[in-house]
Amino acid sequence: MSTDTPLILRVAVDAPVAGLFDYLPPVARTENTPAPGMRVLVPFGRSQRLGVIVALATRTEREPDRLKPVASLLDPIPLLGAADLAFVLWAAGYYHHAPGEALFGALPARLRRPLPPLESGEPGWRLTAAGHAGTDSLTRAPRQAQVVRLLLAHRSGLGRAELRGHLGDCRSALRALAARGWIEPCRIASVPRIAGGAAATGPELDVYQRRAVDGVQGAFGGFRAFLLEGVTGSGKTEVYIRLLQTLLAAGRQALLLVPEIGLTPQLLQRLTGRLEAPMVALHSALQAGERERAWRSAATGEAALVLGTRSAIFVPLPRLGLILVDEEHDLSFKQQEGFRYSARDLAVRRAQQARCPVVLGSATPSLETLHNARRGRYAWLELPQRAGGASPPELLTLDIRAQPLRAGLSPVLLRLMREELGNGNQVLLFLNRRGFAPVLTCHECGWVGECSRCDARLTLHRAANRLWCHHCGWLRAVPEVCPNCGETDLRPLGQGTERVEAELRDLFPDIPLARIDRDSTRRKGELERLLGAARRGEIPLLLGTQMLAKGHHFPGVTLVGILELDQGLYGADFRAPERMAQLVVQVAGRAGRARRAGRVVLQTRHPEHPLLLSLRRRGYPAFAAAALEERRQAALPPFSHQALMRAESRDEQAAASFLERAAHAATDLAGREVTVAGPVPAPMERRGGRYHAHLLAQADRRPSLQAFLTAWLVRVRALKGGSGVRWSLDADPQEML
DNA sequence: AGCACGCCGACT
DNA sequence: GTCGGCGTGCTC
Repeated sequence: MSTDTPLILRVAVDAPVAGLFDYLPPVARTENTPAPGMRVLVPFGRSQRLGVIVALATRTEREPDRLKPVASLLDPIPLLGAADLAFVLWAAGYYHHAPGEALFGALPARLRRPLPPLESGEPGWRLTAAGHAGTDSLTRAPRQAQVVRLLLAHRSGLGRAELRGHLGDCRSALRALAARGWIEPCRIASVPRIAGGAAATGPELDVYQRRAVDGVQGAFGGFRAFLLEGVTGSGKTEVYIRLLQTLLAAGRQALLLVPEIGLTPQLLQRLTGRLEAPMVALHSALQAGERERAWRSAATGEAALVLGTRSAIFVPLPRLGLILVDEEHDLSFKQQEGFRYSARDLAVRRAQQARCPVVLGSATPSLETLHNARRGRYAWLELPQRAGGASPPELLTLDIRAQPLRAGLSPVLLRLMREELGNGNQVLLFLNRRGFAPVLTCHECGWVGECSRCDARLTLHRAANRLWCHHCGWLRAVPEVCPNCGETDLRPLGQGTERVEAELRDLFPDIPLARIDRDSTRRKGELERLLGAARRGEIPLLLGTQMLAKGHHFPGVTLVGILELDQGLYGADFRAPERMAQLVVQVAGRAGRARRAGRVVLQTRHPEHPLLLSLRRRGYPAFAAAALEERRQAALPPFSHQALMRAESRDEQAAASFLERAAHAATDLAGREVTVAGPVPAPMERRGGRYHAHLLAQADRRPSLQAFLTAWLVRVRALKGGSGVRWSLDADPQEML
């Protein structure tokens, strides 16, 4: 046998370094044998670091006597299976991120520290043999007797929360019983079994839903990617539920990714009502312990359905049989710092590795996904009907050129609002800018309030009496007089939600109004309270930012106004129109379900913009077709592939000159297939006192871009003289900031 | 990321 | 003469 071959452990160390490190097994013989997927503590430089064993080997590139042994083995059994490891490492390679950081980023935070894994299950209590015998002698301790009676009915024990649920706070009784030796701590299986059963009958599927369900089910057991394009209210969730019912019944696991769990309590409720399977939710609001337990129950296969946000794409799932990505166009699937992965794109790759179907669902699919569907790489499933045959909302553009505006509201919009409010309907206004006004200026000398650390204007927040930089968080009191000339005529220019709110209260003094933005919902529970009241129709007039655009349905809303559409038409980012269209359609979906058809009013100074015209007249699919054609002609994604190298420095020149040298290092590597453009200053060059610059690499084919990046980064890492420069690479960037 | 090594300027 | 600035390189 090969027992005397020296065993080498290939370890991904939790440090921002490319590549793996080789170690010898721990010197002290342990009861557990090192295996891939286990965490280890290793000597690294002059200190110790955590690592994950990625592979076992018998050979090393280094001289074997220069290898150090692992300091200790932290896990008795692997945390990650071979497939999970392979997937995370693939992602680290694709996004050119340090493998150790990618792996530790995929683990629940508690396991990023050198702690032993939590025992599975939540802590609870059960009766001991002595406890079973002594039940009658507790007449003088009624609380203890209650506990004993309850535990008698639950032989396998009860969790803390359940005990509290039945008996209230009974900790002193528990302590007393434990002291008597009648009860002992134990672990309770942490995943609630959800009894669906009788309630599991859902609405009948229409012909499109049926086709979608059949299509995906037909692909169970093998890889296939699907775009599920369903207009708002067409019943995508019902399709998900049917698929999950079949898949979970077959004993497989499923992963459902959503943009933000906080926004989907209804989804959670519907799933628990209809699925008879253990389910866990994974999101940032969980406590560290809860999170680790939820993660573990997925990894052990105990949880059949995992509902999670972006990072849940890395959760180990040994029996994975289906991945669903809801609202696949949503930007929050892309991590915007550090390990810049796209959970949506990785979902497709993971499904491929796990040989299972993946469904990307949206009413407004991203152009990337749509392109894949159009060229047949993804099967295209459409749900064109609204449930109950409700008609889609009507889109109207309002030309606001030369219109007298009151806080950004045109006379026509105000007239329409009066009509709807007069008829007892709800109105929703949307303005993606919080605060009172984006600019404060001196009418005498032209002074403008600017951030000292960013190339940005300070936003006036009048209620707080502050000038606030929305980019770096800098705050200052509003000056009484102009800091430049000393005059007192300081005037706010433009409007944010705070100003529109004030104007609306003036115009509609008798109508209850709610402003919903980050400032007005800072208090915990406030957002839920306002949204609940809005949904029940208690607040006729609603005004809000982006927050209001996602995941909420307001059945009583018959008029939606988008106050400033134009930022989306001529933004610096080539994806601005796509975002604008998605926003319009999503916001429109908030209005007029079932009986009442809704109207959506778009205030614009460019009513004849061709993309806007196609969106208005022929809907999102026509818009997307036109936008894709523009992208094709400009050779922009998805017709090409990009990687963005960002650099930033305190020094005004350092970032750009570093990128200059990075670009130079690319010259003989790029070849004919890859073009490198830049460096150019980032859209807002100075942010938080640092200067930002970009270098953009682009290629028609993904493999040639990848090959280039791999070779290029070796050289860029070797560049010196970049002191004080922080740089990073973003493969498939979504935002050019 | 840390951490030490090294090579230049102003000080008990 | 040395203390310490941070630019540079390395970590199995």
